[in-house]
Amino acid sequence: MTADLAPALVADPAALFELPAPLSARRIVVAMSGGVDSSVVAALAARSGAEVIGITLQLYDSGAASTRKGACCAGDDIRDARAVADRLGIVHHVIDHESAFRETVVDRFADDYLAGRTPIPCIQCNMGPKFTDLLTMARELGADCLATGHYVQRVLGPQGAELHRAIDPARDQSYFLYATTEAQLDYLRFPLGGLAKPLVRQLAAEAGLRVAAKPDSQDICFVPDGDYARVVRALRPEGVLPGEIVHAETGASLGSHAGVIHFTVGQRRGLEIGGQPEPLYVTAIDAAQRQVIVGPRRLLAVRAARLEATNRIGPLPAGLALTAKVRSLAKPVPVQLDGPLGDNLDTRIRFDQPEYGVAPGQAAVLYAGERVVGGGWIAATEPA
RNA sequence: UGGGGCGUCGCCAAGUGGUAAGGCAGCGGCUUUUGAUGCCGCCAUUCGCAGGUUCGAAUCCUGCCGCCCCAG
Repeated sequence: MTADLAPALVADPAALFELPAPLSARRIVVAMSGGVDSSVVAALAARSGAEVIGITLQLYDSGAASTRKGACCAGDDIRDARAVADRLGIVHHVIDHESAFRETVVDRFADDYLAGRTPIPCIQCNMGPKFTDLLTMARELGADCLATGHYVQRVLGPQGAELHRAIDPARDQSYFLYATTEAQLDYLRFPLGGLAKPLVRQLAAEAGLRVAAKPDSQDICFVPDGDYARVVRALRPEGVLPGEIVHAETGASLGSHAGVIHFTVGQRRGLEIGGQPEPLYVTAIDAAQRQVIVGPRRLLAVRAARLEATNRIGPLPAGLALTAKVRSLAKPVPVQLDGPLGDNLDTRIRFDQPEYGVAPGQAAVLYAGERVVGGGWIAATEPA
């Protein structure tokens, strides 16, 4: 799609970082996770002529995940990041950030589940460790910007930097970055937002980086094998208690479950309730009563959602239709904004068409076309 | 005990002589930098048990076992 655009950008690494010339007088800090993407950012930065410092945050116990593929920020990934930095000839720091990561991301992750919500640790991680802590470090190092490997575009608009979806729609990570503040965005750079993934891998290979063929990260980085419930159980053993599975309409008890943490609104599998004429989905979770409420798919329909702790990036578009993404893999759907946006305020969005599987704890991200206008945490929903 | 009904995959359930639908659940895979959804695939050589009739039965007959309802 952008076969002609991408190479042109790559041919001018300096332009990718949007810094005033001369680049030789600039200092760039690159957040290096140990994966392909951030490694390529480091390579591009090194090629730009600026002074480059790579920083890797060690986020969690390196032992458990050291050999795991697709993780980041621990064990092998840190070694990979260091090897890439050595290869590029740039300075590289590894910062032990385990306790902070645990407090701001992992603990909250567990507590959200215990409260019956479905958290997105990746957004918390971007908000805290990456865009607050790491960004502060970059400033203290006198850097002109902090560059990351996120697939998202920073676009200079009439009123400052805007956040736009990545050129490659299949790679777009803007959903995970809606909480970025304007001040942070001013300082951040996302050189990969205009590139397609295959090209990034090609660049990694051309630069002789050992991570060129490394698998993409997926799943939650601090959950070793996808068994997130085990992590919650390990952190809050006393909080995981069994309870009833109750029908949303009849109130009938249909069975029991091993803990509210195993479920999320919209979930179908794992209920182990047979003999039904149609599938049952989790329609709500009542953590206080330890109940998982279930019902047929039509009961999943939601007409509005209350959002809390909202963030806004750039001005609200005048008269332009807003769309909202309620899950990372959902298509944005038309919505009406029913209240303020930003400044950590609560607000409400109404869906033009009923939306299914809207889970408290997830993020609702608002778009105006390709631009991220902001978003907030889903606190509650209203049945359609 | 007498009268009636029923026993088909973990659950619900078609099929009443021609060689076991479907749904739910479950399992596997695809997709995916959260959790889900979705999609694809798999899932009863066997119909409570034992005999019998028949070329052929889950379907007909006999007996037994079990469960349910009404009588008491």
